[in-house]
Amino acid sequence: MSPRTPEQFESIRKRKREAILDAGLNVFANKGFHNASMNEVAQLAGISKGLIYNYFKSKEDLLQEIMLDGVNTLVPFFDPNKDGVLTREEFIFFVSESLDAVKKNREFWALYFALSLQPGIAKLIMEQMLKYLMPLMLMLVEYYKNKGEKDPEGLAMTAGAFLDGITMNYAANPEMFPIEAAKKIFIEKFV
Amino acid sequence: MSPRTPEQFESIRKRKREAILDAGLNVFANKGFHNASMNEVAQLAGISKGLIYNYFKSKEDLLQEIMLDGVNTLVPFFDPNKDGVLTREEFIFFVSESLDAVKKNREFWALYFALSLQPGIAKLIMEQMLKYLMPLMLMLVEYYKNKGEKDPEGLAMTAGAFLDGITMNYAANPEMFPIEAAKKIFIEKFV
Amino acid sequence: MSPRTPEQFESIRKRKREAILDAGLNVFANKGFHNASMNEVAQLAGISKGLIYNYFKSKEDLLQEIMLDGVNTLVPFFDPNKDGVLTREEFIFFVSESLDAVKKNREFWALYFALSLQPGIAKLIMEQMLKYLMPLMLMLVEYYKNKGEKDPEGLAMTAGAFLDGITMNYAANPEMFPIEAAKKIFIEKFV
Amino acid sequence: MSPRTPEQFESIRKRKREAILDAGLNVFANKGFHNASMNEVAQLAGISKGLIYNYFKSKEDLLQEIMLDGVNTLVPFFDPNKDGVLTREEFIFFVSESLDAVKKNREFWALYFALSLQPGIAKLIMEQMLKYLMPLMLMLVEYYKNKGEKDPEGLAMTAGAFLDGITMNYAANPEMFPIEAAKKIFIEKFV
DNA sequence: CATGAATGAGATTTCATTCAT
DNA sequence: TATGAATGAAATCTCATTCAT
Repeated sequence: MSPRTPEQFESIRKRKREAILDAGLNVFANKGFHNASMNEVAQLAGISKGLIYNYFKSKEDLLQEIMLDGVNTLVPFFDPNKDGVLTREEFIFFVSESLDAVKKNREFWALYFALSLQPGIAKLIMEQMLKYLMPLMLMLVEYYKNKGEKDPEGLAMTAGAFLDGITMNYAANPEMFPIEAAKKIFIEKFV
Repeated sequence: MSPRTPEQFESIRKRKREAILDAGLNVFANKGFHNASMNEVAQLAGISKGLIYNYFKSKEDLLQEIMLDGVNTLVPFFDPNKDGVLTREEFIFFVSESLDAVKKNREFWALYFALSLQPGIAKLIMEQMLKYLMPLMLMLVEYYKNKGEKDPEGLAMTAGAFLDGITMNYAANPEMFPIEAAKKIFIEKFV
Repeated sequence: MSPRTPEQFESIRKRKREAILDAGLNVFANKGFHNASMNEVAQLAGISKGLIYNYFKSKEDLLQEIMLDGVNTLVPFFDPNKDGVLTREEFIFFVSESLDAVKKNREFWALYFALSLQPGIAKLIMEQMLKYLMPLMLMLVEYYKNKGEKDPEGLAMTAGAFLDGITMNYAANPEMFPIEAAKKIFIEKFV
Repeated sequence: MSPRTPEQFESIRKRKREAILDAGLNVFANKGFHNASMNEVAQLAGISKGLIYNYFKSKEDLLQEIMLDGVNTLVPFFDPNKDGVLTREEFIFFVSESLDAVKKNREFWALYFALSLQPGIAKLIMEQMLKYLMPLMLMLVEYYKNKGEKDPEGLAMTAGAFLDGITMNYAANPEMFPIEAAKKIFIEKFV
């Protein structure tokens, strides 16, 4: 065999890393971080236990990277057009797109909510999520303020809680929960 | 000396059982079931590890009993007046009371949502919760049907998701989340 | 109530002690000494765990006393008429009576053989059994020597092993094993 | 460095597995299954406690495999020439060989008899032993029937008990028990 | 004398992580 | 780079024994 080029190595590493991240997300989301074993992750990723430690420092590190990855895929929705103002259309777009994203990312959200209820495991990630969500929240407050609402802060946080509720219900029960209906209702009542 | 009377034993058992349940709820809710150790539960309850097993068959059994206890304190809200029909006043009463209850039961709800995202641990409890929630959901569907809503089922489930979102946000972050504002908004928009 | 006389106390103690010994034999024989718990013994004896320690120093002590008791019920067979010589009739009597005794003492023998295969637990008892069995064995050697057998020692030990085999098979399987047939055959071939 | 080849892994596993089985047989036979700890087994095998569970599911599983291994080494004696009929020579051969085997397998037999007196632990193995022994027993019944014996079943079971007695005595006391003499006597009187 | 709650030592088992190859 | 055998710490659970009443 001819020796592989550095680029090939790079590409192999990248693919394998991703396989581990995928497997980790799947296993952690469905069994719970502490209840899942690195063995299961390795088996699902189709590699050996030891190799995971070639790519990630520890189980916790793997979790952090999984979450980071998940958060990053959400960035586009978090930051529509940069002008700092949320129009009605942008709000609708954001809600629509981000709830669509939940469908493709069910496992990420199941893991996210589970972790958010048990601080201490992935505090860093939670704080990073907040960094993304806070500007959105502020824009939402502005949005409601402009609409003349009396308690724009309360309304904004409540709308956020509503979206959480929809997301969580769908993540926990994708076959049963009518996410499209929920989306429509949210837009009707909160946009 | 004469031995303790059966009443004394019973009283000891009852108090200690409750102490263990309390400690268990606290530890499981804040650290997560699998991440929490029986040692921690014992220490918080002020007893030895071994004694827990005098009161509960296993860690899972302790969890089941904690959840059962929590569910049982909710029964009054689940079943307002038995006539099978939800009036506007009853709906408001239910929402108001049950969100008030969350404040006194923050830990229970944190645990409940964490478990609901990882079935397989407390499946039985989840099914029992469903048994209570299902009639409520059906009454809610009737309620919306009577109001002439087009998609009463979707609306009912979405309202449920909203309440979940509020509860979960409060459970995860009691100092920050404006639960009273959220309550008012929910009633405004969904009752 | 009038206070009990010392004799009554004595009699109560004796009965209770016996109940514990019986329960212990039953539990130890059927579950194995190390696999049985003092709790089970107490429950079968109809008393509390703590009370056992009023009668016996420890679990091992209880075992020793159980075995001692069992051995003592066998004494009559071990020592027919004291003249140090075993006649044919005495031999037959001994075999017949001691195999009959097995029927009434199945549990003792099950325990005895189990322990004899794992020295270290009840070494003292085993040694005491030997003290009883050794003279018998010597008389048996004499018996065979008088009959003109070439290897009386080997024959005596082999006869002993045969009796052990019969006893053990019956103890392990009282419904299936034809102990009467075995008795007859033993007498035919070894007396 | 290149990783070990599958053959190397297999060889390691095979050797280590056998070491654990050996250590387990030794410890279980001499201390009793319930009295022996996995720690002792690990120490005798020269490995860590945890590693045993890489090779065996549980302590009970280890016992099952030990017994299975032991039973399998006996298969040759259980089934001399397949024609279903036991000749005098075959009988002698069987007795002679199987008692010789006891010498090499003392620990297995000690464990076997101890377990047979406490069913429930290794019921499966006991039943498997029966599967091997039953045909032998039936052939033995035929054998005695052909010799014109009046109670061939009783005689066969008694002969079996005799062999058990010899085996057990030797297993419990290999230095003292005259197994060769016993073998000769058995053949004399039961073949 | 009698109870059973309580302890604490030790057993089995799991699993993240390391390491020889 | 890749494997999986191996470790060791920690978790769950059991139980003989003690002790307050």
